[in-house]
Amino acid sequence: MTLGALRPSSLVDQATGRLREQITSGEWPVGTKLPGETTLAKTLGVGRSTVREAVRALAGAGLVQARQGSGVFVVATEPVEDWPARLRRAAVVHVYEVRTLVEVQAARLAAERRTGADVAALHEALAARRAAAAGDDAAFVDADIALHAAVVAAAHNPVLTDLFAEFVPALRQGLIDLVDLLGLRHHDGNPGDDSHAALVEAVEKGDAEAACRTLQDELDHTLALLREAAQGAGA
Amino acid sequence: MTLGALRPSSLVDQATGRLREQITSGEWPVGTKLPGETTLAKTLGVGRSTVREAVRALAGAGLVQARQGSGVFVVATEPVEDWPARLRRAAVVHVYEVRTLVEVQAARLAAERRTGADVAALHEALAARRAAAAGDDAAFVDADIALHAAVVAAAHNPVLTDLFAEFVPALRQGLIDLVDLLGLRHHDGNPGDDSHAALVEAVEKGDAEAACRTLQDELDHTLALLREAAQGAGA
DNA sequence: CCTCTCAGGTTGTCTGAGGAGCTGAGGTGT
DNA sequence: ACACCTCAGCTCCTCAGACAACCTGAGAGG
Repeated sequence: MTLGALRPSSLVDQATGRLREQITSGEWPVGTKLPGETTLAKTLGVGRSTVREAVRALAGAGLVQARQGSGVFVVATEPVEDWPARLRRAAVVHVYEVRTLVEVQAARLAAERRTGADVAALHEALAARRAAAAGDDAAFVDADIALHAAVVAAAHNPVLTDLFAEFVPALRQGLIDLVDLLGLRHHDGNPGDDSHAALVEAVEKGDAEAACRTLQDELDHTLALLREAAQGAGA
Repeated sequence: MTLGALRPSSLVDQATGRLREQITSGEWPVGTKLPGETTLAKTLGVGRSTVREAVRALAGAGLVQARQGSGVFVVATEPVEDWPARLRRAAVVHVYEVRTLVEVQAARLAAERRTGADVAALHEALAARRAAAAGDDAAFVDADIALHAAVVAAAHNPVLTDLFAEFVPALRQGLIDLVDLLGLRHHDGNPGDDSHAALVEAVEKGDAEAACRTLQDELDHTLALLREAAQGAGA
């Protein structure tokens, strides 16, 4: 009395499984053109619509992509890559290094492309960061990240924006730990305010080089602190 | 000349988008029972099979789950962080811009940190790229990407390496389309060989500035070609 | 009160038809 | 010899209709 496992699953699910297996096993590497609908229907022993729905399911999972008139092609062999988990596992220094690298160039684009709305958002974020300087560490870090996110957004590249968003959780935790560990805020209630103001100004004036340099200096400084902290923790 | 992602097309894709929006926007929280297929077909103005395929696509992405006899239910409101799919949807120009930005800085780090093994791998990849210049477009693009991946690997930052790997599929398709579209290889069997050789040499000598500059120039050139292609496709 | 039956609604599957788009072969003109 | 055009054949896309399998809830019967 298996109570439910009698029917393996719907035909569509079975077909999806068969196709997925062909892909993940490496039988059909990336770039492979799948057999046509009618052919698949015959070989799998199901109707055409069933095959179509199975293919749609794989397309939804990001494994294949259909091109009208050409065929269905394999575009990936793994369902999903878990970036958040990977970033969580990675060393903070490595994450921060990549973040620096991405964001400095984003600042350059931002200086070249910022609109009036972007400038307004930047000033608002800068004011918010100053206001949050009086709050707790987490709030201050959030406001800081929001300002940096506004800079990235001003670059007007959705891929870049998404990429930065991906880094935010890991960044947030790392920065909170850092601020807490070094007790930065004890010596200076609003660390980096000058450089952040300079950054906003550079973006506003469209001075790409200054924006780059200012941000690079600031992030390098933080990166150095992170390395020290890592050293200290290791020793 | 599909060239990536400027097609709104496909009724199924549109329907999928409409439904996905309802879910991700919070309009239909987890547990919601979707309207019946016939109802959805009427309200969306499409056939029932189209609705079914759209639902299958969402099921493949893990957003909904269909139960025969009962209905279709929302089981998640976020499509799982799916970078590959996001990159596939994004405009090629945006993807390539971010790639440029990341890789140029990676080249700088590579020049500062490369080991003997890295240099050997670079020379090997360069030779492979030359060998592949005689092959078909896909093989040449693969060899080209492998060389660039070797440069990124020499930066010795795992996050950076993973990030670049994430871009490879989207990059590969975009470059194949570009090479095919412009018929680059017809005029020059091995385009960019000089600059690639210069890049490898700069990394080998530890000249970060030269590595940066060389790579930036090359990628800017390709990016300009992509923009032209996009213009041509748009007009 | 519990159980059984059944009607209505839902998803699952198949088939046939026509439309739209891509690809490669073959012909045509220069 | 080369470039261009045409077109047949293939592919996916969409629809409509039909029937099967299944779940749910209301109502009859015990």
